[in-house]
Amino acid sequence: MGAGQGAGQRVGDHDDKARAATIFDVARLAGVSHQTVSRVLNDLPNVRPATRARVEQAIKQLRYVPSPAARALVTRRTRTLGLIVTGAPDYGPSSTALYFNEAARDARYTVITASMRETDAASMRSTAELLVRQNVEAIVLIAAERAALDALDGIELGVPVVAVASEERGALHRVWLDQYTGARLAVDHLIGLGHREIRHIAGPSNAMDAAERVRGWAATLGEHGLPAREPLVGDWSPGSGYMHGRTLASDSEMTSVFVSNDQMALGVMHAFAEAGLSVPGDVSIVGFDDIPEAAFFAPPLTTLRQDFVGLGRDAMASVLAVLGDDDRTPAPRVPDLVVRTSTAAPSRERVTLTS
Amino acid sequence: MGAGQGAGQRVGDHDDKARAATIFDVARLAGVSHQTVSRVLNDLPNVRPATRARVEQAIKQLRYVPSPAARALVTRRTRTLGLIVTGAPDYGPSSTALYFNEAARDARYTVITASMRETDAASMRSTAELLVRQNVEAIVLIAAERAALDALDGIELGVPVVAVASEERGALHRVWLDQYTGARLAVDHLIGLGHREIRHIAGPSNAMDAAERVRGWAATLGEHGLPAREPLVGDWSPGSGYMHGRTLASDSEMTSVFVSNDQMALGVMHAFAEAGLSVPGDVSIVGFDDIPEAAFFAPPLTTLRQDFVGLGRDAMASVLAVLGDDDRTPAPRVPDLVVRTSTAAPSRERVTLTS
DNA sequence: GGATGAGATGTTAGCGCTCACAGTATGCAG
DNA sequence: CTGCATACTGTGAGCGCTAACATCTCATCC
Repeated sequence: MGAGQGAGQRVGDHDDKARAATIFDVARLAGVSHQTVSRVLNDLPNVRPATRARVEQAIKQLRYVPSPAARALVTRRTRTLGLIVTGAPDYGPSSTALYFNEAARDARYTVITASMRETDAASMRSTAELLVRQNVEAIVLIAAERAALDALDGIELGVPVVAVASEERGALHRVWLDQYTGARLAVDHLIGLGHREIRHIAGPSNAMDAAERVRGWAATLGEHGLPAREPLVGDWSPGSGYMHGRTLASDSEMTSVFVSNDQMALGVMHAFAEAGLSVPGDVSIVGFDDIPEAAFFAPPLTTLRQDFVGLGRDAMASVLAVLGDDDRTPAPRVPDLVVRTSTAAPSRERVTLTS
Repeated sequence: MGAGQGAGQRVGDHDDKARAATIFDVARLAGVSHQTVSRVLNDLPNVRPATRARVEQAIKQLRYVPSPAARALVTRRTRTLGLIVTGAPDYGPSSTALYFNEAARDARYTVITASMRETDAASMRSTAELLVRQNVEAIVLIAAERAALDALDGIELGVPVVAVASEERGALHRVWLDQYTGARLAVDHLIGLGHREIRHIAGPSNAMDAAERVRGWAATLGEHGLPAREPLVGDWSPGSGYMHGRTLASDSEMTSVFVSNDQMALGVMHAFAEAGLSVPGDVSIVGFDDIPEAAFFAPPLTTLRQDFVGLGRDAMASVLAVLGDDDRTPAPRVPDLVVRTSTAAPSRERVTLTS
């Protein structure tokens, strides 16, 4: 009587079936107390097998599923993670996000995703706070731009942040792929083939991966006493690669280009083809990422394969570590050099010109 | 005394700061009842401006944020949506997911994402149930494969499902891009240029988009009295395009190919280049999707641009419509033909051979 | 001046679950 | 057959919030 005017008509009941079963319904059907049902639900000991079976039968019969809201309310744990992915739907971040998502599901965590194209500090913070307000237990940030990282560094969110990023930041945990060594591999490959004039087309200056690749490129050249001419700065897009490719095409000393990603490498190839330069006859090109298309460029692109699958899993492993106060960082994975046909020894005549 | 032994030490307090403020803390500080705070929170009327201000001040001061769990428990509304994305991290689905995510956030909904590579019925169902268990109010499915759609059709989830898919299914709501008309546009373009022998490389037979494109291709050819030779069936990858490209290269009658996506078109181009066929000199090629790389293929690819931004928004609009029992489906968007240089009039000699 | 009523605010009862603790049954020593 | 540990199982409270209703305040009118 006092307990509400009858059955269960209420707001938001746009499906006809009655209110879902609760733990008490299960308890009643199984002839036990709700607490025993809870024990079965949480796999706690001290439940007689026969009782457990009866409860499980009742659960099945009533198609009972526990309410995550009620559970979260009392336990203060949501088993929910926030994922912020910035930038365009590019191959790298998309893959990382996908595999992270799978790894999280395997670990029985739910992921709330926030995709964002803007990475200004205000947007980043309000998005992070939005996630915190959802009581996520940790935030994973997949960000290419330095600004996205900075925006979340220093502010007190109340939950740990795991950044998938190529740079270190004070308060943030981090997983990353070793861009620096990857770039070294690229340059070593070209040097091994006999190239001495190795240009670089970099990613945007606000991209951390791009900076690491520049660093690896410059360091390797330096160690070999080779000139590191000013890198051309692109924006990851094929279009910017094309633009810089046109510039480079008129540089008669250059025999090879290390391009900071495969998409720009495509643009470079296109520019070279237009200019009548043959790849790898006149110029060798190395990309970065190994996107699925790279093997079918004209010619197939030598590039560095990144292990995004592993990266996604590392991110989840790191979350688990942080949440368990078990703070060890997985070692960064090093990209694999995939040699295809866009690289070869420099042509006789260009080498002569240079030396 | 009876009311708990003192302060608030409890499980899961692994951050040093005390338990977060509740509505009661705010009420006490503002000198009102918790109910008044709740009214302010939910923007209900009948609160004196002065009181409202005092409460807002207290909220700010305590950095209070309402608990979504508690709110969900009592209102039975979570403002949460489930998103299932199947398949590889391809450009189309990734973009759609991204823009859907943004649209959802704009509508103040939270999105729980489940990425999955497997689309067998069992996985699909258990994933959908996982989302339902999180009390999502609706599920959005971005699926290329028919199987993914079928797996969710017919089963009673208790929440509406909006499928981003090219085929209709009984119980599912749907948004889609008009693949059929897009394919017609592609073929019309080729016919307009004078091609009479227009081959097709299709996507995998389990892909709904692929089937629609085949349908559009065949219908258009039929209306013009042109032969529709058996399509070659790829798997969306550049590799499969390459394989079929090699086959087609030896077909001396064919003057043009409509390829079901840009990635395969890339493979085809690669095969043609190897075989010494010039594009568009010997053969014209039309792709589908307009991925960012397409403009920089060798040669730049004529293709159909799909409005994934709009599609993502349509998906969210449809969710809102369904949730508000306002069941109107947005009209499907038609892809735009983007003419680049991979298409031209057929060469004299090939035409002659054919006729 | 007291009835009237609208606006503002407070009180109480849950939502469905877990936690802490209080029971009740069972086994076996003494 | 008592005593007491060791299974099991039950009871009550309360997590933080909103819904429903109760109460209180004051201007307005007859």
